[in-house]
Amino acid sequence: MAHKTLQDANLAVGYVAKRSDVNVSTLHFYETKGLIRSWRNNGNQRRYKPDVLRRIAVIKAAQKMGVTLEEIKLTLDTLPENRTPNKNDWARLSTQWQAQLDEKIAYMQRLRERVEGCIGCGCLSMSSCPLYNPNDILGETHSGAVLLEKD
Amino acid sequence: MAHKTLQDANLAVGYVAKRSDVNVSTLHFYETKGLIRSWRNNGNQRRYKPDVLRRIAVIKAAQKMGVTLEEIKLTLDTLPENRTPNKNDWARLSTQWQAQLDEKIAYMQRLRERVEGCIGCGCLSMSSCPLYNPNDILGETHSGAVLLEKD
DNA sequence: ACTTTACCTCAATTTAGGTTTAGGTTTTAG
DNA sequence: CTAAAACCTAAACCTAAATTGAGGTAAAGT
Repeated sequence: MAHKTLQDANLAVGYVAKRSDVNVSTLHFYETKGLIRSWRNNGNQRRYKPDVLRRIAVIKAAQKMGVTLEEIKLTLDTLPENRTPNKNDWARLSTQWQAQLDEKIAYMQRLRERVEGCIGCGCLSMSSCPLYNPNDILGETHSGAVLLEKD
Repeated sequence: MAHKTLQDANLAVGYVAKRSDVNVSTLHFYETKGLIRSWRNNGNQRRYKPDVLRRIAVIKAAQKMGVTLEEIKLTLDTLPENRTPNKNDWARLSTQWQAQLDEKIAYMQRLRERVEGCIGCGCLSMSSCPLYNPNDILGETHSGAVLLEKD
């Protein structure tokens, strides 16, 4: 078999990389960012607990939702240190990011409406086109909703 | 008045920057990327046609929809060169990006469902959790929809 | 035993989308 | 006429999220 270190609660970096479908260098990188943790064996090689796999899966899922690594770290830092995270721990994270995702979807839908309006207006009048006014695109003045970007 | 070069079809870079709410350096940058164009006066200073304002507005709107500058350039390149773009020209661009936005919204909504499912499953079973399997997050196998990211 | 394969560190490079800095020229206002 | 404001170019720098490379060590397969 390709890798002997299986479920022994003692995973090598190459194994984790293959199982998670990320590069070894990415695991190093995540470690420097404090997103995952490892210990070293006698020969200074990284070893991981199996739950690192779920951590990485969660990191990747959050990234697809548009969450930055920095935010992901903040949230992961709320997981208990003394025990392996359980069902409720992970569920809490999901709920949090789902809220962010909902905001993002809502933002996109508002944007879509704007664009729709703009197709109608034909962008002929600079003063009336909803896409024209640089400060009116996200509509601080129009919808009271939370902004995802501040540009 | 602050700027004399007004609507003379002959706009200075600072005027355009102020009206568009972007930095002068950004206009230089956009020009190197082929997103906008200018000619030079006697003293080698940039001059713009007024429709650059709409171009920039459109660029910024597209960026908010998540379109990259590279894609934006491709689309802007389909505008006619010989005349000032008209209502239909701009409407075509809006329609195109609106479709992309729709895809993006749909993708996010699929993702949201996944996360919802994951709250239910509690992420306890590595083999059954929809967020766990690294290759199953976007669901090539699950939904036949177009993927927005290929990671 | 030996030779791949896997691993290590540290630094540099990449991409996107700009911003900043430095040093010099042009335009405008008074 | 002079000084300030605006403009010019080229290159360096910035952040995020990695990837790549160089040079060296450890572990595994035969």
